[in-house]
Amino acid sequence: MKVLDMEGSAAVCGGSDSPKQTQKLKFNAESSLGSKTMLSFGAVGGVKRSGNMFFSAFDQEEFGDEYLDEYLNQQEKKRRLTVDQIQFLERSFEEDNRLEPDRKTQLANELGLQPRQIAVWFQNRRARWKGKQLETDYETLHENYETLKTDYDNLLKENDKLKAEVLRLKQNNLGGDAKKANLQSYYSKGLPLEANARSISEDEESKVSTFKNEEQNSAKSEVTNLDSPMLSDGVHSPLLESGVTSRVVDPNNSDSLQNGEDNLHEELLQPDRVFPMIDDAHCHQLLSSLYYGFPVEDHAFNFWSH
DNA sequence: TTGTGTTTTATTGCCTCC
DNA sequence: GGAGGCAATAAAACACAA
Repeated sequence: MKVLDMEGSAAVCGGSDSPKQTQKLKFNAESSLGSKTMLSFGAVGGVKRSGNMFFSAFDQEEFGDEYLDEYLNQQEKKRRLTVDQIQFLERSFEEDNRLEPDRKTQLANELGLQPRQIAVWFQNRRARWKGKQLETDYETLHENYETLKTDYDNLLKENDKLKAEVLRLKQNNLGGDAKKANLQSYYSKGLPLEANARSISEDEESKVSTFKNEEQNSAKSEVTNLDSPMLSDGVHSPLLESGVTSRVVDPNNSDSLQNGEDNLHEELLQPDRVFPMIDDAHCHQLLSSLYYGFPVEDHAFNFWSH
């Protein structure tokens, strides 16, 4: 059964009794011809529907009644909008993708379409826009995820490298007397390492330099702070306080690290420089702070204690 | 020409808001 | 309860390879 809704568009009714469907079953006096109302679509507003086979055919007088009857009896076909109509609707959609009743009527008049067709077009257009939006949102999120994953993987690699280094140092008896004595010697006297001992790597040296540099600065400004971690000689140690590891691996601090190292080298060359002595326990603390940023007592695996 | 996949137009049913 | 929006879906129109 073919029926017309209030706006004149045809619909095939399956017998639904929903409120909306009930409304669509209301006929006016002119709608009893069904598809004939459709014929009036092209005349609304006087817009020529070029490219529309239906209307271009029936615009011509020479078509006889048999064609009209055939047309009126056939079920309505969908007709695509013209390029001009679509462009017009697209521009309107860009201005506002919502359709106020007045705007709908105006567009319908200008394009020679039924208001219902305008509403349907906007509805479908919003659906397409939403799908596209979901696509772009997904791509953005995916890119962010990939960036974060790369960062995370790099951190894992860095972490593995540090763990391997710790293991290697442990295997080389870093916690043993030779290494500790070596480090203590380096720290307290500023002497070069023994040739038969494993050389302190540049990285380790840099950490020691950072520590030394910060120690020097802190000693000047915070020597009265009794709550801060202290070395045995009473010199404040920001290294033990805040954890040097994060600063050491932070690329943003590379300049300060380099400066610290240069300062230490200059300082070590001073003939009258007096270095504090550290005992065995503080040597442990120093080593643990270099690699973990907190005292050795807090480590999950305290390999120096074995 | 035809089969098939995609796009567009339109309908249906449900929901929310006033 | 009516109006309008949305998701799901139908079906016609279209594109295109074989």
